[in-house]
Amino acid sequence: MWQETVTLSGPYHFELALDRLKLDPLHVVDLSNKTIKVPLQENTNRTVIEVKGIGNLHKPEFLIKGEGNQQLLMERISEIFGWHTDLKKIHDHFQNTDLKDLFRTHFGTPLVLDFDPFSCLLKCIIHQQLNLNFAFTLTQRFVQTFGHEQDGVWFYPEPEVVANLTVEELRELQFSRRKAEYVIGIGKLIASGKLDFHKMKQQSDEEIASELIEIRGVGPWTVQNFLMSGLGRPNLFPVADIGLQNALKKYYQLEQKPTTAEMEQMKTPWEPYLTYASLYLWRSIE
DNA sequence: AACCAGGGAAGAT
DNA sequence: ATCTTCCATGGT
Repeated sequence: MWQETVTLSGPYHFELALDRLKLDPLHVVDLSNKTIKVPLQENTNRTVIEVKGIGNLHKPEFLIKGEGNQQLLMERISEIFGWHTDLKKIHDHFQNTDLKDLFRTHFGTPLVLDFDPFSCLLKCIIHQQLNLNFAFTLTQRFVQTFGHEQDGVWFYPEPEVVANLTVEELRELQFSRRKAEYVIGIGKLIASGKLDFHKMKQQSDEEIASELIEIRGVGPWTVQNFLMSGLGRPNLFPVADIGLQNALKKYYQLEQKPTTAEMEQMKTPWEPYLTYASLYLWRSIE
């Protein structure tokens, strides 16, 4: 068992990050202790890392405890929590835009990634076209049926397990036939090595998108969400997302939800940090 | 009861 | 290439 502390230059609002993470019933978050347990998985090697906030917005500090390859795991934790991102610079960028007030309200909220790319992709598929409550319920049911529990945290099933599921097994959990087929197909794709997340680190958003969009069940919305929540890319804005449409309608007090063309127009001043615009807009209706 | 939901595939122009 | 319809679930 090792532990270490990390100190960042602010802002970084860990409580707001935990607040959002808590939306997912699979996340083990303790708000009063400012703690989250992070399940990390590499092949069949599973480990749980505990991250505890011991600083504040302007002087962020964390205590991290875990077991295993400390350097490798710390690198991954840092990536997941966006500790390398300059949130002040991003905030300042939006002070010259319409979203000025939105960014003040959510000042210092980081983008926290899904704990691994495969889980992220599965979660995206499961969440398609479902209201958030049921989407989380369905995901939880899936993970607790086919995944593994360790130290009080649930791990998503490995690709090999997903690849060998049947449509009927998933239908029992209230998956639609389509959704079941998509999920199993992606399991097979990863298990067979035809899709490899590791190489994506060196690829551009466009290169990754053109490969992912070929997958059955993966459309533009899923690609954009994966690039954001799976890989932490900073400049994505899923115009097809109902949540974003509703958030914009509310923020600008529109009569109707904006069209995709209108959203394309709105977003230009927010580049190259569209992901943070998306994130804070989602936060505004959560 | 009818319509909506953090979409996408398949079919029809 | 773009537009329309169908898919299937729970929630309101």
